[in-house]
Amino acid sequence: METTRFALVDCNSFYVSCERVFRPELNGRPVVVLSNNDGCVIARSNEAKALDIKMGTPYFQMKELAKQERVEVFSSNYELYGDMSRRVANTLAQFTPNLEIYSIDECFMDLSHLKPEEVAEYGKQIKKTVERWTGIPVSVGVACTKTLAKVANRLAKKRVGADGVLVLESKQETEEALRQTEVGDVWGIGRQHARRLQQLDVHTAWDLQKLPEGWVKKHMAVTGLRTLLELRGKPCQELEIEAPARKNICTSRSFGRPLTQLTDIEEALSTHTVRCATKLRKQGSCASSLTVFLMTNRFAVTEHNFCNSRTKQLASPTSNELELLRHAISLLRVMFRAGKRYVKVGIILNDLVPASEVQLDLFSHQNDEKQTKLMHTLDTLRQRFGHHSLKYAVQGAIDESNRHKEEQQKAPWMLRKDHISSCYTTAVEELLVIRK
DNA sequence: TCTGGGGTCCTAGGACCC
DNA sequence: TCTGGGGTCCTAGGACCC
Repeated sequence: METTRFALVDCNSFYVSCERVFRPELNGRPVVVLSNNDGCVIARSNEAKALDIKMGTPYFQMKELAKQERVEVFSSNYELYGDMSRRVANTLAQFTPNLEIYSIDECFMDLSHLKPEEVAEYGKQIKKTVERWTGIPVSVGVACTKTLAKVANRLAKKRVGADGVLVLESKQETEEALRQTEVGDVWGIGRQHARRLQQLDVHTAWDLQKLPEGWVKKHMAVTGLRTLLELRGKPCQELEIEAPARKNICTSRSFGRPLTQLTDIEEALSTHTVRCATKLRKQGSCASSLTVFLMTNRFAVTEHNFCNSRTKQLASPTSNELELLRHAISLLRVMFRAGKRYVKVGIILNDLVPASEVQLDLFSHQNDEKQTKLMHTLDTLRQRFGHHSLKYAVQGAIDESNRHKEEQQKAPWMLRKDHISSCYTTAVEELLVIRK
Protein backbone atom coordinates (compact mmCIF):
# COMPACT_ATOMS: atom_id res chain seq x y z
CA MET A 1 0.00 0.00 0.00
CA GLU A 2 1.27 3.40 -0.95
CA THR A 3 1.51 5.80 1.96
CA THR A 4 -0.12 9.17 1.55
CA ARG A 5 1.78 12.41 1.59
CA PHE A 6 0.33 15.91 1.63
CA ALA A 7 1.97 19.26 1.18
CA LEU A 8 0.37 22.38 2.57
CA VAL A 9 1.50 25.51 0.76
CA ASP A 10 0.60 28.65 2.68
CA CYS A 11 1.27 32.20 1.50
CA ASN A 12 3.13 34.25 4.13
CA SER A 13 1.08 37.23 5.40
CA PHE A 14 -0.84 36.89 2.16
CA TYR A 15 -2.69 40.21 1.88
CA VAL A 16 0.41 42.12 2.98
CA SER A 17 2.51 40.22 0.44
CA CYS A 18 0.04 41.08 -2.34
CA GLU A 19 0.36 44.79 -1.53
CA ARG A 20 4.15 44.50 -1.39
CA VAL A 21 4.41 42.93 -4.84
CA PHE A 22 3.38 46.29 -6.27
CA ARG A 23 5.04 48.42 -3.58
CA PRO A 24 8.42 46.71 -3.12
CA GLU A 25 9.72 49.61 -1.06
CA LEU A 26 7.48 48.28 1.74
CA ASN A 27 9.63 45.18 2.17
CA GLY A 28 11.20 45.22 5.64
CA ARG A 29 8.66 47.75 6.91
CA PRO A 30 5.64 47.19 9.18
CA VAL A 31 2.50 46.76 7.05
CA VAL A 32 -1.07 45.83 8.03
CA VAL A 33 -4.24 45.18 6.04
CA LEU A 34 -7.65 46.02 7.53
CA SER A 35 -10.95 44.16 7.26
CA ASN A 36 -13.93 45.56 5.38
CA ASN A 37 -14.96 49.04 6.48
CA ASP A 38 -11.42 49.48 7.84
CA GLY A 39 -12.59 47.65 10.97
CA CYS A 40 -9.83 45.39 12.32
CA VAL A 41 -6.36 44.19 11.44
CA ILE A 42 -6.59 40.95 9.44
CA ALA A 43 -3.06 40.67 8.03
CA ARG A 44 0.30 41.76 9.44
CA SER A 45 3.83 41.73 8.15
CA ASN A 46 6.47 40.24 10.47
CA GLU A 47 7.59 43.77 11.34
CA ALA A 48 4.01 44.61 12.38
CA LYS A 49 3.84 41.42 14.46
CA ALA A 50 7.08 42.48 16.14
CA LEU A 51 5.32 45.71 17.20
CA ASP A 52 2.87 43.45 19.06
CA ILE A 53 -0.05 44.33 16.79
CA LYS A 54 -2.49 41.44 17.28
CA MET A 55 -4.75 39.82 14.72
CA GLY A 56 -8.23 41.31 15.00
CA THR A 57 -7.17 44.52 16.75
CA PRO A 58 -9.72 47.26 15.97
CA TYR A 59 -8.03 49.85 13.79
CA PHE A 60 -9.08 52.79 15.97
CA GLN A 61 -7.19 51.21 18.89
CA MET A 62 -3.91 51.09 17.00
CA LYS A 63 -4.16 54.26 14.92
CA GLU A 64 -1.77 56.13 17.21
CA LEU A 65 0.77 53.32 17.24
CA ALA A 66 0.56 53.10 13.45
CA LYS A 67 1.39 56.78 13.20
CA GLN A 68 4.28 56.62 15.67
CA GLU A 69 5.86 53.55 14.15
CA ARG A 70 5.10 54.52 10.55
CA VAL A 71 3.07 51.39 9.94
CA GLU A 72 1.78 51.25 6.36
CA VAL A 73 -1.98 50.66 6.49
CA PHE A 74 -4.15 49.23 3.69
CA SER A 75 -7.90 48.75 3.32
CA SER A 76 -8.61 45.25 2.01
CA ASN A 77 -8.62 44.92 -1.76
CA TYR A 78 -10.19 41.55 -2.49
CA GLU A 79 -10.13 42.02 -6.23
CA LEU A 80 -6.34 42.15 -6.08
CA TYR A 81 -5.97 39.32 -3.55
CA GLY A 82 -8.34 37.05 -5.48
CA ASP A 83 -6.37 37.54 -8.67
CA MET A 84 -3.02 36.92 -6.95
CA SER A 85 -4.49 33.81 -5.32
CA ARG A 86 -5.41 32.41 -8.75
CA ARG A 87 -1.85 33.03 -9.95
CA VAL A 88 -0.40 31.11 -7.01
CA ALA A 89 -2.80 28.18 -7.56
CA ASN A 90 -2.02 28.09 -11.29
CA THR A 91 1.66 27.93 -10.49
CA LEU A 92 1.16 25.05 -8.05
CA ALA A 93 -0.91 23.21 -10.66
CA GLN A 94 2.28 22.95 -12.73
CA PHE A 95 3.60 20.55 -10.09
CA THR A 96 0.55 18.33 -9.73
CA PRO A 97 -3.06 18.35 -10.89
CA ASN A 98 -3.98 16.79 -7.54
CA LEU A 99 -4.42 20.12 -5.85
CA GLU A 100 -6.99 21.39 -3.38
CA ILE A 101 -7.54 25.13 -3.12
CA TYR A 102 -8.31 25.23 0.59
CA SER A 103 -8.60 28.98 1.08
CA ILE A 104 -7.56 32.22 -0.56
CA ASP A 105 -3.99 31.70 0.69
CA GLU A 106 -3.57 27.94 1.18
CA CYS A 107 -3.42 24.88 -1.07
CA PHE A 108 -3.04 21.20 -0.24
CA MET A 109 -1.13 19.09 -2.77
CA ASP A 110 -0.88 15.33 -3.10
CA LEU A 111 2.80 14.33 -3.12
CA SER A 112 2.26 10.59 -2.53
CA HIS A 113 4.02 9.73 -5.76
CA LEU A 114 7.43 11.05 -4.61
CA LYS A 115 10.20 8.93 -3.11
CA PRO A 116 10.95 9.96 0.50
CA GLU A 117 14.41 11.22 -0.41
CA GLU A 118 12.99 13.49 -3.15
CA VAL A 119 10.46 15.34 -0.98
CA ALA A 120 12.60 18.02 0.63
CA GLU A 121 14.09 19.17 -2.67
CA TYR A 122 10.67 19.14 -4.31
CA GLY A 123 9.31 21.35 -1.52
CA LYS A 124 12.11 23.84 -2.08
CA GLN A 125 11.37 23.87 -5.81
CA ILE A 126 7.71 24.62 -5.16
CA LYS A 127 8.59 27.52 -2.88
CA LYS A 128 11.14 28.96 -5.25
CA THR A 129 8.89 28.71 -8.30
CA VAL A 130 5.89 30.37 -6.66
CA GLU A 131 8.04 33.24 -5.44
CA ARG A 132 9.66 33.71 -8.82
CA TRP A 133 6.45 33.55 -10.85
CA THR A 134 4.09 35.50 -8.58
CA GLY A 135 6.23 37.48 -6.15
CA ILE A 136 4.41 35.90 -3.19
CA PRO A 137 6.57 34.23 -0.48
CA VAL A 138 5.18 30.89 0.70
CA SER A 139 5.89 28.21 3.30
CA VAL A 140 5.68 24.50 2.59
CA GLY A 141 4.87 21.76 5.11
CA VAL A 142 4.83 18.10 4.14
CA ALA A 143 3.55 15.10 6.13
CA CYS A 144 1.36 12.00 5.83
CA THR A 145 -1.91 13.66 6.90
CA LYS A 146 -3.42 17.08 6.32
CA THR A 147 -3.34 17.93 10.03
CA LEU A 148 0.34 17.01 10.27
CA ALA A 149 1.07 18.98 7.09
CA LYS A 150 -0.49 21.98 8.86
CA VAL A 151 1.79 21.38 11.85
CA ALA A 152 4.80 21.12 9.53
CA ASN A 153 3.83 24.32 7.76
CA ARG A 154 3.63 26.31 11.00
CA LEU A 155 7.08 25.15 11.99
CA ALA A 156 8.45 25.78 8.51
CA LYS A 157 7.64 29.44 9.14
CA LYS A 158 8.95 29.54 12.71
CA ARG A 159 12.00 27.31 12.91
CA VAL A 160 15.29 29.01 12.22
CA GLY A 161 17.11 27.20 9.46
CA ALA A 162 13.97 25.54 8.08
CA ASP A 163 13.96 28.20 5.40
CA GLY A 164 10.23 27.93 4.85
CA VAL A 165 10.15 24.23 4.03
CA LEU A 166 9.67 21.40 6.54
CA VAL A 167 9.11 17.71 5.80
CA LEU A 168 7.97 15.28 8.49
CA GLU A 169 8.88 11.80 7.29
CA SER A 170 10.28 9.88 10.30
CA LYS A 171 8.59 9.16 13.65
CA GLN A 172 11.25 11.20 15.47
CA GLU A 173 10.78 14.26 13.27
CA THR A 174 7.03 14.06 13.78
CA GLU A 175 7.28 13.64 17.55
CA GLU A 176 9.61 16.59 17.85
CA ALA A 177 7.26 18.74 15.77
CA LEU A 178 4.24 17.75 17.88
CA ARG A 179 6.11 18.55 21.10
CA GLN A 180 6.88 22.03 19.72
CA THR A 181 3.24 22.74 18.81
CA GLU A 182 0.84 24.18 21.37
CA VAL A 183 -2.47 22.38 21.50
CA GLY A 184 -4.39 25.53 20.55
CA ASP A 185 -2.30 25.84 17.38
CA VAL A 186 -3.48 22.48 16.07
CA TRP A 187 -5.82 22.71 13.08
CA GLY A 188 -9.32 21.97 14.37
CA ILE A 189 -8.65 22.94 17.99
CA GLY A 190 -10.30 26.28 18.65
CA ARG A 191 -10.39 28.48 21.73
CA GLN A 192 -12.98 26.48 23.66
CA HIS A 193 -11.32 23.10 23.27
CA ALA A 194 -7.87 24.58 23.85
CA ARG A 195 -8.92 26.07 27.18
CA ARG A 196 -10.50 22.83 28.30
CA LEU A 197 -7.48 20.77 27.26
CA GLN A 198 -5.08 23.12 29.03
CA GLN A 199 -7.05 22.62 32.24
CA LEU A 200 -6.53 18.89 31.86
CA ASP A 201 -2.80 19.42 31.52
CA VAL A 202 -2.83 18.77 27.79
CA HIS A 203 -0.55 21.50 26.49
CA THR A 204 1.02 20.33 23.26
CA ALA A 205 -0.07 18.45 20.17
CA TRP A 206 2.01 15.55 21.51
CA ASP A 207 -0.08 15.49 24.74
CA LEU A 208 -3.29 15.64 22.70
CA GLN A 209 -2.27 12.75 20.50
CA LYS A 210 -1.85 10.56 23.63
CA LEU A 211 -5.46 10.98 24.84
CA PRO A 212 -7.82 7.99 24.64
CA GLU A 213 -10.07 7.93 21.57
CA GLY A 214 -13.20 7.39 23.65
CA TRP A 215 -12.65 10.53 25.71
CA VAL A 216 -11.95 12.64 22.64
CA LYS A 217 -15.00 11.31 20.81
CA LYS A 218 -17.18 12.04 23.82
CA HIS A 219 -15.97 15.57 24.49
CA MET A 220 -14.83 16.78 21.10
CA ALA A 221 -17.16 14.90 18.74
CA VAL A 222 -16.07 13.01 15.67
CA THR A 223 -14.29 16.05 14.27
CA GLY A 224 -12.04 16.02 17.35
CA LEU A 225 -11.48 12.30 16.92
CA ARG A 226 -10.40 12.85 13.32
CA THR A 227 -7.89 15.45 14.50
CA LEU A 228 -6.53 12.98 17.07
CA LEU A 229 -6.11 10.20 14.51
CA GLU A 230 -4.52 12.52 11.97
CA LEU A 231 -1.97 13.64 14.57
CA ARG A 232 -1.13 9.96 15.02
CA GLY A 233 -0.52 9.70 11.29
CA LYS A 234 -3.76 8.05 10.21
CA PRO A 235 -5.32 10.03 7.33
CA CYS A 236 -9.01 10.84 7.88
CA GLN A 237 -9.35 13.69 5.40
CA GLU A 238 -8.82 13.29 1.71
CA LEU A 239 -7.79 15.86 -0.83
CA GLU A 240 -10.85 17.66 -2.23
CA ILE A 241 -9.85 18.53 -5.76
CA GLU A 242 -13.33 19.55 -6.90
CA ALA A 243 -14.77 22.22 -4.64
CA PRO A 244 -18.11 20.88 -3.41
CA ALA A 245 -21.14 23.03 -4.23
CA ARG A 246 -21.97 25.48 -1.46
CA LYS A 247 -25.06 24.73 0.62
CA ASN A 248 -25.66 28.35 1.58
CA ILE A 249 -24.50 31.56 0.01
CA CYS A 250 -24.39 34.75 2.02
CA THR A 251 -23.65 38.39 1.24
CA SER A 252 -23.58 41.01 3.98
CA ARG A 253 -21.66 44.17 4.87
CA SER A 254 -21.48 46.62 7.70
CA PHE A 255 -22.56 50.11 6.67
CA GLY A 256 -20.07 52.96 6.37
CA ARG A 257 -21.93 54.57 9.31
CA PRO A 258 -25.06 53.68 11.32
CA LEU A 259 -28.30 54.06 9.33
CA THR A 260 -31.80 54.99 10.40
CA GLN A 261 -33.57 55.35 7.04
CA LEU A 262 -35.31 52.38 5.46
CA THR A 263 -34.53 53.56 1.92
CA ASP A 264 -30.77 53.57 2.62
CA ILE A 265 -30.95 50.04 3.98
CA GLU A 266 -33.03 48.95 0.98
CA GLU A 267 -30.29 50.22 -1.34
CA ALA A 268 -27.71 48.21 0.54
CA LEU A 269 -29.79 45.04 0.76
CA SER A 270 -30.77 45.10 -2.90
CA THR A 271 -27.11 45.49 -3.89
CA HIS A 272 -26.17 42.53 -1.66
CA THR A 273 -29.03 40.49 -3.10
CA VAL A 274 -27.89 41.04 -6.67
CA ARG A 275 -24.34 40.01 -5.68
CA CYS A 276 -25.60 36.95 -3.87
CA ALA A 277 -27.82 35.88 -6.77
CA THR A 278 -24.85 36.29 -9.12
CA LYS A 279 -22.77 33.94 -6.91
CA LEU A 280 -25.72 31.53 -6.86
CA ARG A 281 -25.98 31.37 -10.66
CA LYS A 282 -22.22 31.10 -11.02
CA GLN A 283 -22.38 27.88 -9.01
CA GLY A 284 -25.31 26.68 -11.15
CA SER A 285 -27.73 26.49 -8.23
CA CYS A 286 -31.19 27.64 -7.24
CA ALA A 287 -32.25 28.66 -3.72
CA SER A 288 -35.24 27.14 -1.96
CA SER A 289 -35.44 29.82 0.70
CA LEU A 290 -33.87 33.12 1.65
CA THR A 291 -33.07 34.77 4.97
CA VAL A 292 -32.59 38.49 5.52
CA PHE A 293 -30.92 39.72 8.71
CA LEU A 294 -30.62 43.22 10.10
CA MET A 295 -28.39 44.27 13.00
CA THR A 296 -27.89 47.16 15.37
CA ASN A 297 -24.48 47.74 16.93
CA ARG A 298 -23.59 44.76 19.11
CA PHE A 299 -20.93 46.79 20.93
CA ALA A 300 -23.12 49.73 21.90
CA VAL A 301 -24.21 49.52 25.53
CA THR A 302 -26.76 52.28 25.21
CA GLU A 303 -28.83 50.78 22.43
CA HIS A 304 -31.15 47.90 22.92
CA ASN A 305 -29.33 45.21 21.02
CA PHE A 306 -31.19 44.04 17.99
CA CYS A 307 -30.40 41.31 15.54
CA ASN A 308 -33.37 40.04 13.71
CA SER A 309 -33.86 37.75 10.79
CA ARG A 310 -36.74 36.57 8.66
CA THR A 311 -36.85 33.59 6.34
CA LYS A 312 -39.07 33.05 3.32
CA GLN A 313 -39.69 29.64 1.80
CA LEU A 314 -40.05 29.90 -1.96
CA ALA A 315 -42.78 28.09 -3.87
CA SER A 316 -40.11 26.64 -6.09
CA PRO A 317 -36.31 27.05 -6.06
CA THR A 318 -35.08 29.98 -8.12
CA SER A 319 -31.99 31.90 -9.17
CA ASN A 320 -34.00 34.77 -10.59
CA GLU A 321 -32.70 37.91 -8.94
CA LEU A 322 -35.90 39.86 -9.61
CA GLU A 323 -37.84 37.36 -7.58
CA LEU A 324 -35.20 37.20 -4.85
CA LEU A 325 -35.10 41.01 -4.70
CA ARG A 326 -38.85 41.24 -4.28
CA HIS A 327 -38.85 38.80 -1.35
CA ALA A 328 -35.74 40.29 0.28
CA ILE A 329 -37.16 43.80 0.30
CA SER A 330 -40.50 42.67 1.66
CA LEU A 331 -38.78 40.72 4.48
CA LEU A 332 -36.73 43.81 5.33
CA ARG A 333 -39.82 45.99 5.48
CA VAL A 334 -41.46 43.59 7.94
CA MET A 335 -38.41 43.70 10.22
CA PHE A 336 -37.52 47.38 10.06
CA ARG A 337 -38.34 49.51 13.12
CA ALA A 338 -38.04 53.27 12.94
CA GLY A 339 -35.81 54.95 15.52
CA LYS A 340 -33.08 52.33 15.61
CA ARG A 341 -29.55 52.81 14.37
CA TYR A 342 -28.67 49.90 12.14
CA VAL A 343 -25.12 48.86 11.32
CA LYS A 344 -25.42 45.87 9.01
CA VAL A 345 -27.77 44.04 6.67
CA GLY A 346 -27.34 40.79 4.82
CA ILE A 347 -29.00 38.03 2.82
CA ILE A 348 -28.49 34.27 2.97
CA LEU A 349 -29.70 31.95 0.22
CA ASN A 350 -30.44 28.52 1.74
CA ASP A 351 -31.14 24.92 0.75
CA LEU A 352 -29.44 25.27 -2.61
CA VAL A 353 -30.23 22.72 -5.30
CA PRO A 354 -28.66 22.25 -8.72
CA ALA A 355 -30.51 24.34 -11.29
CA SER A 356 -30.76 21.26 -13.51
CA GLU A 357 -32.77 19.41 -10.85
CA VAL A 358 -35.36 22.07 -10.18
CA GLN A 359 -38.83 20.69 -10.66
CA LEU A 360 -40.69 22.76 -13.17
CA ASP A 361 -43.71 24.27 -11.56
CA LEU A 362 -46.49 23.86 -14.07
CA PHE A 363 -48.50 26.66 -12.60
CA SER A 364 -45.73 29.23 -12.49
CA HIS A 365 -44.89 31.72 -15.16
CA GLN A 366 -44.93 30.67 -18.75
CA ASN A 367 -41.96 32.92 -19.31
CA ASP A 368 -39.45 30.99 -17.19
CA GLU A 369 -37.23 30.48 -20.18
CA LYS A 370 -37.29 34.16 -20.98
CA GLN A 371 -36.26 34.95 -17.41
CA THR A 372 -33.38 32.48 -17.54
CA LYS A 373 -32.11 34.13 -20.69
CA LEU A 374 -32.44 37.54 -19.07
CA MET A 375 -30.35 36.42 -16.06
CA HIS A 376 -27.74 34.96 -18.38
CA THR A 377 -27.56 38.25 -20.26
CA LEU A 378 -27.18 40.21 -17.02
CA ASP A 379 -24.33 37.93 -15.92
CA THR A 380 -22.54 38.29 -19.22
CA LEU A 381 -22.83 42.07 -19.30
CA ARG A 382 -21.75 42.48 -15.70
CA GLN A 383 -18.79 40.24 -16.22
CA ARG A 384 -17.73 42.25 -19.21
CA PHE A 385 -18.45 45.77 -18.02
CA GLY A 386 -18.23 45.41 -14.26
CA HIS A 387 -20.69 44.63 -11.55
CA HIS A 388 -21.97 48.19 -11.38
CA SER A 389 -22.81 48.45 -15.06
CA LEU A 390 -26.41 47.23 -14.63
CA LYS A 391 -28.47 48.11 -11.60
CA TYR A 392 -32.03 48.38 -10.37
CA ALA A 393 -33.60 51.66 -9.25
CA VAL A 394 -33.91 50.32 -5.69
CA GLN A 395 -30.12 50.04 -5.48
CA GLY A 396 -29.83 53.83 -5.63
CA ALA A 397 -28.19 56.17 -8.07
CA ILE A 398 -24.67 56.24 -6.67
CA ASP A 399 -22.29 53.41 -7.34
CA GLU A 400 -18.97 52.19 -6.02
CA SER A 401 -17.25 52.00 -9.36
CA ASN A 402 -15.06 54.97 -8.61
CA ARG A 403 -13.09 53.47 -5.75
CA HIS A 404 -11.28 56.64 -4.76
CA LYS A 405 -14.47 58.66 -4.43
CA GLU A 406 -14.72 61.37 -1.80
CA GLU A 407 -16.70 60.47 1.30
CA GLN A 408 -19.60 62.86 0.61
CA GLN A 409 -20.10 61.46 -2.88
CA LYS A 410 -20.71 57.97 -1.57
CA ALA A 411 -24.03 56.53 -0.45
CA PRO A 412 -24.12 56.35 3.34
CA TRP A 413 -24.22 52.56 3.44
CA MET A 414 -21.06 52.10 1.40
CA LEU A 415 -17.91 50.77 3.04
CA ARG A 416 -15.15 52.95 4.30
CA LYS A 417 -11.98 52.19 2.38
CA ASP A 418 -9.71 55.05 3.28
CA HIS A 419 -6.50 53.16 2.50
CA ILE A 420 -7.37 51.22 -0.63
CA SER A 421 -4.65 50.30 -3.10
CA SER A 422 -5.13 50.03 -6.85
CA CYS A 423 -6.40 46.93 -8.60
CA TYR A 424 -3.02 46.57 -10.25
CA THR A 425 -3.75 43.32 -12.02
CA THR A 426 -7.39 43.61 -13.05
CA ALA A 427 -8.49 47.22 -13.59
CA VAL A 428 -8.13 48.39 -17.17
CA GLU A 429 -7.01 51.91 -16.28
CA GLU A 430 -4.37 50.54 -13.90
CA LEU A 431 -2.98 48.24 -16.57
CA LEU A 432 -2.68 51.19 -18.93
CA VAL A 433 -0.77 53.17 -16.32
CA ILE A 434 1.67 50.31 -15.87
CA ARG A 435 2.22 50.01 -19.62
CA LYS A 436 3.01 53.70 -20.04
C1' DT B 1 -17.07 58.63 15.87
C1' DC B 2 -14.31 53.89 15.03
C1' DT B 3 -14.87 46.43 16.53
C1' DG B 4 -15.07 41.87 9.05
C1' DG B 5 -17.27 38.43 6.14
C1' DG B 6 -18.30 33.89 4.58
C1' DG B 7 -18.46 29.32 5.28
C1' DT B 8 -18.79 24.02 7.37
C1' DC B 9 -19.95 20.30 10.47
C1' DC B 10 -21.86 18.28 14.63
C1' DT B 11 -25.04 17.54 18.46
C1' DA B 12 -28.90 17.90 21.55
C1' DG B 13 -33.45 18.14 21.99
C1' DG B 14 -38.17 18.69 20.44
C1' DA B 15 -41.89 17.14 17.40
C1' DC B 16 -43.89 13.55 15.41
C1' DC B 17 -44.84 8.77 13.98
C1' DC B 18 -46.02 3.84 14.65
C1' DT C 1 -51.11 6.73 40.53
C1' DC C 2 -49.27 4.12 36.64
C1' DT C 3 -47.67 6.79 31.60
C1' DG C 4 -43.11 2.01 26.09
C1' DG C 5 -39.68 2.06 22.87
C1' DG C 6 -37.65 3.10 18.84
C1' DG C 7 -37.18 5.63 14.78
C1' DT C 8 -36.87 9.98 11.75
C1' DC C 9 -36.72 14.72 10.75
C1' DC C 10 -35.86 19.39 11.80
C1' DT C 11 -33.75 23.29 14.05
C1' DA C 12 -30.97 26.11 17.03
C1' DG C 13 -26.77 26.69 18.80
C1' DG C 14 -21.95 25.69 19.41
C1' DA C 15 -17.45 25.10 17.64
C1' DC C 16 -14.39 25.48 14.17
C1' DC C 17 -11.95 27.31 9.79
C1' DC C 18 -9.64 31.23 6.88
